[in-house]
Amino acid sequence: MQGYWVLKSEPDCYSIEDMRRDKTAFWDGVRNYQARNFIRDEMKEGDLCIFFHSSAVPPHAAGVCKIIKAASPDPTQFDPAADHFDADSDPAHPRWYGVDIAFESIFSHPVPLSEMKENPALRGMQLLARGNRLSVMPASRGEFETIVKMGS
DNA sequence: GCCAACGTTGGC
DNA sequence: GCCAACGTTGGC
Repeated sequence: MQGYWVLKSEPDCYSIEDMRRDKTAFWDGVRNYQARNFIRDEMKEGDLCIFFHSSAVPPHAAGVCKIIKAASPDPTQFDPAADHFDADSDPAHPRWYGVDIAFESIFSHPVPLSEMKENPALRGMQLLARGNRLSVMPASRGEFETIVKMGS
Protein backbone atom coordinates (compact mmCIF):
# COMPACT_ATOMS: atom_id res chain seq x y z
CA MET A 1 0.00 0.00 0.00
CA GLN A 2 1.17 3.48 -0.85
CA GLY A 3 2.51 5.30 2.22
CA TYR A 4 2.83 9.02 2.85
CA TRP A 5 5.24 10.89 5.10
CA VAL A 6 6.49 14.26 6.16
CA LEU A 7 10.26 14.81 6.24
CA LYS A 8 11.49 17.88 8.08
CA SER A 9 14.78 19.55 7.32
CA GLU A 10 16.25 22.92 8.07
CA PRO A 11 16.91 24.44 4.63
CA ASP A 12 20.21 25.88 5.88
CA CYS A 13 21.23 22.30 6.44
CA TYR A 14 19.61 20.57 3.46
CA SER A 15 16.88 22.10 1.32
CA ILE A 16 14.54 20.95 -1.43
CA GLU A 17 16.77 22.89 -3.85
CA ASP A 18 19.73 20.78 -2.69
CA MET A 19 17.55 17.74 -3.23
CA ARG A 20 16.70 18.85 -6.77
CA ARG A 21 20.40 19.40 -7.51
CA ASP A 22 21.43 16.03 -6.07
CA LYS A 23 18.44 14.15 -7.55
CA THR A 24 18.83 11.48 -4.86
CA ALA A 25 19.98 11.50 -1.26
CA PHE A 26 20.38 9.27 1.75
CA TRP A 27 18.22 10.63 4.55
CA ASP A 28 20.64 10.32 7.46
CA GLY A 29 21.21 11.85 10.86
CA VAL A 30 17.90 10.89 12.44
CA ARG A 31 18.59 10.22 16.13
CA ASN A 32 15.14 9.88 17.63
CA TYR A 33 13.75 6.43 18.34
CA GLN A 34 10.20 7.15 17.24
CA ALA A 35 11.43 8.57 13.94
CA ARG A 36 13.89 5.67 13.64
CA ASN A 37 11.06 3.18 13.98
CA PHE A 38 9.10 4.83 11.19
CA ILE A 39 12.19 4.76 8.97
CA ARG A 40 13.31 1.25 9.79
CA ASP A 41 9.96 -0.49 10.07
CA GLU A 42 7.42 1.32 7.94
CA MET A 43 8.90 3.35 5.11
CA LYS A 44 8.73 1.51 1.81
CA GLU A 45 10.05 2.01 -1.67
CA GLY A 46 7.58 4.12 -3.58
CA ASP A 47 6.22 6.02 -0.57
CA LEU A 48 5.82 9.75 -1.13
CA CYS A 49 7.04 12.46 1.24
CA ILE A 50 6.24 16.09 1.82
CA PHE A 51 9.58 17.87 2.17
CA PHE A 52 9.09 20.40 4.96
CA HIS A 53 11.44 23.31 5.66
CA SER A 54 11.58 23.75 9.42
CA SER A 55 13.13 26.75 11.14
CA ALA A 56 12.54 28.69 7.93
CA VAL A 57 10.71 32.01 7.90
CA PRO A 58 7.98 31.07 7.65
CA PRO A 59 8.20 27.30 8.10
CA HIS A 60 6.68 25.70 5.00
CA ALA A 61 6.06 22.60 2.92
CA ALA A 62 8.51 22.97 0.06
CA GLY A 63 8.00 20.03 -2.26
CA VAL A 64 7.75 16.30 -2.72
CA CYS A 65 10.25 13.46 -2.74
CA LYS A 66 9.94 9.72 -3.06
CA ILE A 67 11.48 6.84 -1.19
CA ILE A 68 13.50 4.76 -3.63
CA LYS A 69 15.01 2.29 -1.19
CA ALA A 70 13.86 1.04 2.20
CA ALA A 71 15.93 1.46 5.35
CA SER A 72 19.60 0.64 5.67
CA PRO A 73 22.00 1.44 8.54
CA ASP A 74 23.04 5.10 8.72
CA PRO A 75 26.84 5.09 8.25
CA THR A 76 27.26 8.43 10.00
CA GLN A 77 26.56 6.76 13.35
CA PHE A 78 29.91 4.92 13.06
CA ASP A 79 31.94 7.91 11.87
CA PRO A 80 33.68 9.69 14.77
CA ALA A 81 34.04 12.78 12.59
CA ALA A 82 30.33 12.98 11.81
CA ASP A 83 27.94 15.30 13.62
CA HIS A 84 25.69 12.44 14.61
CA PHE A 85 28.36 9.94 15.62
CA ASP A 86 27.04 7.46 18.19
CA ALA A 87 29.84 5.70 20.07
CA ASP A 88 27.35 3.31 21.66
CA SER A 89 25.95 1.94 18.43
CA ASP A 90 27.18 -1.58 17.68
CA PRO A 91 27.86 -2.18 13.96
CA ALA A 92 26.52 -5.72 14.38
CA HIS A 93 23.25 -4.24 15.62
CA PRO A 94 23.00 -0.73 14.22
CA ARG A 95 20.86 1.66 16.19
CA TRP A 96 20.13 4.23 13.47
CA TYR A 97 18.80 3.91 9.95
CA GLY A 98 18.12 6.02 6.91
CA VAL A 99 16.30 5.70 3.61
CA ASP A 100 17.24 6.63 0.06
CA ILE A 101 15.02 9.28 -1.46
CA ALA A 102 14.68 10.93 -4.85
CA PHE A 103 13.59 14.43 -5.79
CA GLU A 104 10.08 14.67 -7.23
CA SER A 105 8.99 18.31 -7.32
CA ILE A 106 9.29 21.77 -5.85
CA PHE A 107 6.02 23.53 -5.04
CA SER A 108 5.34 26.56 -7.20
CA HIS A 109 3.60 27.94 -4.12
CA PRO A 110 5.43 26.87 -0.96
CA VAL A 111 2.81 26.19 1.70
CA PRO A 112 3.36 28.11 4.96
CA LEU A 113 2.61 26.31 8.19
CA SER A 114 0.02 28.98 8.99
CA GLU A 115 -1.94 28.12 5.82
CA MET A 116 -1.82 24.47 6.68
CA LYS A 117 -3.27 25.26 10.10
CA GLU A 118 -6.11 27.19 8.51
CA ASN A 119 -7.12 24.39 6.16
CA PRO A 120 -9.94 22.26 7.65
CA ALA A 121 -8.80 19.30 5.53
CA LEU A 122 -5.59 19.20 7.59
CA ARG A 123 -7.19 19.32 11.00
CA GLY A 124 -5.71 16.63 13.16
CA MET A 125 -2.60 16.24 11.05
CA GLN A 126 0.32 15.07 13.15
CA LEU A 127 2.62 17.75 11.73
CA LEU A 128 0.29 20.39 13.16
CA ALA A 129 -0.06 18.81 16.58
CA ARG A 130 1.11 20.98 19.40
CA GLY A 131 4.57 20.23 20.67
CA ASN A 132 5.40 17.96 17.79
CA ARG A 133 9.14 17.68 17.30
CA LEU A 134 9.49 14.58 15.17
CA SER A 135 11.55 15.03 12.02
CA VAL A 136 9.88 12.06 10.34
CA MET A 137 6.18 11.36 10.67
CA PRO A 138 3.36 9.69 8.81
CA ALA A 139 0.65 11.52 6.89
CA SER A 140 -2.58 10.29 5.37
CA ARG A 141 -3.21 10.15 1.66
CA GLY A 142 -5.77 12.92 2.03
CA GLU A 143 -3.34 15.13 3.93
CA PHE A 144 -0.64 14.54 1.35
CA GLU A 145 -2.92 15.32 -1.56
CA THR A 146 -4.29 18.42 0.16
CA ILE A 147 -0.81 19.84 0.67
CA VAL A 148 0.24 19.03 -2.90
CA LYS A 149 -2.87 20.82 -4.14
CA MET A 150 -2.14 23.84 -1.95
CA GLY A 151 1.40 23.97 -3.29
CA SER A 152 0.53 23.68 -6.97
C1' DG B 1 16.13 35.43 21.99
C1' DC B 2 12.28 33.27 24.37
C1' DC B 3 10.01 29.46 25.86
C1' DA B 4 6.82 25.36 25.58
C1' DA B 5 7.09 20.70 24.91
C1' DC B 6 9.41 16.78 24.73
C1' DG B 7 13.29 13.26 25.16
C1' DT B 8 17.22 11.69 27.80
C1' DT B 9 20.09 11.03 31.74
C1' DG B 10 21.30 9.65 36.14
C1' DG B 11 20.86 9.66 41.28
C1' DC B 12 18.23 7.42 44.51
C1' DG C 1 10.89 2.73 38.61
C1' DC C 2 10.52 7.59 39.92
C1' DC C 3 11.56 12.13 39.00
C1' DA C 4 14.45 16.33 38.82
C1' DA C 5 17.75 18.33 35.95
C1' DC C 6 19.28 19.10 31.67
C1' DG C 7 19.45 19.24 26.51
C1' DT C 8 17.08 19.84 22.10
C1' DT C 9 13.66 21.20 18.83
C1' DG C 10 11.33 24.54 16.50
C1' DG C 11 7.54 28.00 16.25
C1' DC C 12 7.03 32.60 17.34
